[in-house]
Amino acid sequence: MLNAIAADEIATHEINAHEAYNQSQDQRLPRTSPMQAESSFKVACSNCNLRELCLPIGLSTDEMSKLDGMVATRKKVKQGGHLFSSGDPFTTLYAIRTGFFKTCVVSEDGREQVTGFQMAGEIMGLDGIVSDKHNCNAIALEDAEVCVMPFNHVEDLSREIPMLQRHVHKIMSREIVRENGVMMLLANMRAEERLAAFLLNLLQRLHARGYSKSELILRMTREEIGSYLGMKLETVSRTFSKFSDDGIIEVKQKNIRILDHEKLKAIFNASTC
Amino acid sequence: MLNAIAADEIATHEINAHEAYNQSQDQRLPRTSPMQAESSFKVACSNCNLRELCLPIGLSTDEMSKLDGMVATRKKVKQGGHLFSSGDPFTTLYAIRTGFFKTCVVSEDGREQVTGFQMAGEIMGLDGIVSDKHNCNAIALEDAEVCVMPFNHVEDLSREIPMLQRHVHKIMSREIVRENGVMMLLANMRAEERLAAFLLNLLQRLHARGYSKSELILRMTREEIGSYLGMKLETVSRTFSKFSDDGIIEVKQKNIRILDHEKLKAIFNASTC
DNA sequence: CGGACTATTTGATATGCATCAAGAAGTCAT
DNA sequence: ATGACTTCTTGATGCATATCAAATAGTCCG
Repeated sequence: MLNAIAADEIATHEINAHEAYNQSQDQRLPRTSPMQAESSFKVACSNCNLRELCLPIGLSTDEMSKLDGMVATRKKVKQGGHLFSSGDPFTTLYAIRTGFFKTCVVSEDGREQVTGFQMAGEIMGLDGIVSDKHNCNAIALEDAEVCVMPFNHVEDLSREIPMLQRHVHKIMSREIVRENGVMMLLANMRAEERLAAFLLNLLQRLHARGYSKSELILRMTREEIGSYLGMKLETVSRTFSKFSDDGIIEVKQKNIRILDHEKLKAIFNASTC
Repeated sequence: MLNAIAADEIATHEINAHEAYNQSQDQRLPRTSPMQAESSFKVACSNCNLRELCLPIGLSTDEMSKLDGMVATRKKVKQGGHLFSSGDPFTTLYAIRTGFFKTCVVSEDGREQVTGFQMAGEIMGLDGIVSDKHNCNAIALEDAEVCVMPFNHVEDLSREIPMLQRHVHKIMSREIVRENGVMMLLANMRAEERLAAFLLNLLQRLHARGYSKSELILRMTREEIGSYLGMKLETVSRTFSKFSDDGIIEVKQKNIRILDHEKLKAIFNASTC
């Protein structure tokens, strides 16, 4: 059940979506295809290299070409920029093409709670449907580009393409199940378990996008990790140090290398200590 | 933003849904309409007294009669019984007609996390869509009756009735936003704030169903409240006692009377102390 | 009605993490 | 490159809540 946290049921594990997470930096990470100069040609869903992760999953080529019309435009967001903010009118969903986001809610008294981190192929904006306005902030943690999908279009097409309808439902359901897992994490786990769960989840999702299982670059600060995991940045830092001392990971600032994947899993599973 | 916890945007506040929460016990609570011997006549969506809270919201009478066919059967669940369990194949959604449920996930090592409490008019089972099997347990906290809505039918009808499609989307989005609020609560709030938020949320939802704003009966144990709020049952008990000492509420076992609604709200909002 | 159970309350003590603090490392802009 | 800033690390201390324990109240069932 708790796998809900670390597993993000995505079937395909070897796809070309490399520019998604890292745009230029980490050449160290495996890169199995040459980087293309994107935006140099019109990118449609039907030839997007994220199509197996994103909305077009499981559609016929015919249906997919209909989908191309759904993406009204694409939009770039600079690092630190808001894709949308709490209170903004909701009209569209966004699919991440490149870059990395956080979503967060803010209480009246200013406490910020990071509710998730999103990477290429993931859909943002679902929070806005219920009240026709957004209920969280979506902030780019690195320069990013998203596909803008007017929700009206999504709904119209969903009525025509049952497969798409089902997929939209699955995406929303997945988000509900993910949040269930986070609730478990926040309510029941100790700092080490939380951080282990967090790392395993990121690794799993990055792996589904073609990245190494043993290395990752954190796009967020210790404070943002802490907010997501319900702990203070100092505790995040200390826990990283502890994992490092125990030979489980190697920490160089935002670069994390996994030395002992099994031990990490053991910590995640272990209340048995 | 945090209102997401205490507010459950339901427009109508005065409807006849009294048998929903209390079946026979608490005659003390206001009851503005005589109780009818239910099941004595065929109950359809079109004459269900929950129709303003449940799936038919905003539909024309024509559309609503289509909806009637969507509810395949109704199903009774005894107190303590499982409506569905984690791992069960997912085929249908459920709308609660009467009674009160909890949903919970269980980790491998047996830790249980209550992920929500559901009352009349609310929809259960959305967690199952993503993987075609349920990802949590749904357990009746009192004898209950639900409408069984095969998800295929829901999807079929959603394609015919845009208003229904939109409503299904809103229900899922509302659940996502609710869980965002719970994450904020678990990660950032102290015990008193959590319990205040919890009580205010229950009161708000019960009020939308025609109940008093100043009295409620807890259908769950201290332990279940604690699980939901990420605290131990002893802490729940102590916090109730503290609220009682402070003259904010009156606690008689599962019966709670709100003496100072404003103070409760102040605690909920207050990090300012 | 009485016995066995479960749920709740309350007290005493322990502990994991927060908080406060200060320095180190890294990043950015001019 | 240099100074200002942000981010991160590490240590010392305190506190909110967990844990352990025991008594009380309530509930179920033969």
